[in-house]
Amino acid sequence: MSKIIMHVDMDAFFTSCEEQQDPCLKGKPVVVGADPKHGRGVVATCSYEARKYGLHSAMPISRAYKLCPQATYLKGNFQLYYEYSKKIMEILRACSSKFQQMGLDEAYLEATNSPKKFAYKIKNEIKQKTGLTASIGIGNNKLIAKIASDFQKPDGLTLVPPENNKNFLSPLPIRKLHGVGRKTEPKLAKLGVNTIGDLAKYNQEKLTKMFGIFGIYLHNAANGMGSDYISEDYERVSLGKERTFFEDCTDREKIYSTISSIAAQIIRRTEQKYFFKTISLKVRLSNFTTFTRAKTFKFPCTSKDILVRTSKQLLDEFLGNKIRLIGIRISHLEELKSQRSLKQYGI
DNA sequence: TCTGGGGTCCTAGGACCC
DNA sequence: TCTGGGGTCCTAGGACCC
Repeated sequence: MSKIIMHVDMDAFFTSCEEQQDPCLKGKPVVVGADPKHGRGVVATCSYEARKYGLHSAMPISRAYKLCPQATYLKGNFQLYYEYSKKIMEILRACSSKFQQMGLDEAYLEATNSPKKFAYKIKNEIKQKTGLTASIGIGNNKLIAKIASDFQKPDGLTLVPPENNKNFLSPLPIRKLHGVGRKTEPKLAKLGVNTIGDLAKYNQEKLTKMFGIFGIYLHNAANGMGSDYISEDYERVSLGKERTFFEDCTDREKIYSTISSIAAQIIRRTEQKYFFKTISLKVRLSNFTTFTRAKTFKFPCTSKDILVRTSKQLLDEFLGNKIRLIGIRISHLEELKSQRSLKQYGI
């Protein structure tokens, strides 16, 4: 019995939230991202109006500004987006017993019957309660549902019957497949594989030789096969924070104080709920080369002091270089659930 | 085009243990 | 003594996603 999987994806989420707060922005090019004047950063989201000028997510903000100086540039109000997200996810969670949130503005859920009616009901409810539009894709697995939700954006609804999976995917560019990005696309293009249809026909053994397990995934995906498992509980794997300096930095004291402030924010975010065993430091130099250095302890830690001290040690070999970015991440997390687990660590 | 910040997962080599 | 194989953990780098 095949399942009915639905992917709900909010349209231009950040900028749409901003338009709700300030209706004057509606129908205008709006960009959420870095400050275009001190331009170090990228476009996080832009409105459909801005996309007409060639703007898109992840575009360097300086380039966006050249293409569309008349747009309204906003630095982003994540508290606001979080509030909207909470409302939307509450609606979706109430709709289905199988629900999986993906970031702030997307979710998968399982439908039972009359999926189209169900989808319209969801779209209406979101629109009524938040003023925002969502696009929904429906298929027999997450892969199809996700690509379908993107098919008729914005405010779209696309249902792909399982027997149409291959025909639906076939003309689409390989870039639409989850997992095919900037690097994989040209590798496949070299093989003469440009559309998902090309990929579906391509010899699977050759793909496996080139890409390993990922090759098997690619072949299956291109043939419309994918997971239909909706995982309801999310277990955090790591938690980190990073900061790009306004100008590349060589000043040790300034870097140290940045480390302290990043560490403090990470510790705050653990909410005394997580122990960590591994600390990773990330350093990006002025030429954009990026390094990571990690240290794993035998016992789980919670202390900010250890985080700061270890990060400084890991940073040591890079002092003297022009540093663009510095980041800290904690992993090997153990969730503190009870007093008993405290005792286990002799605390 | 001059490249954010939050993440996850995979790979490969080396250490170490049995 | 110049030498096997399996398993696990750690580190570093990289690709990708939202």
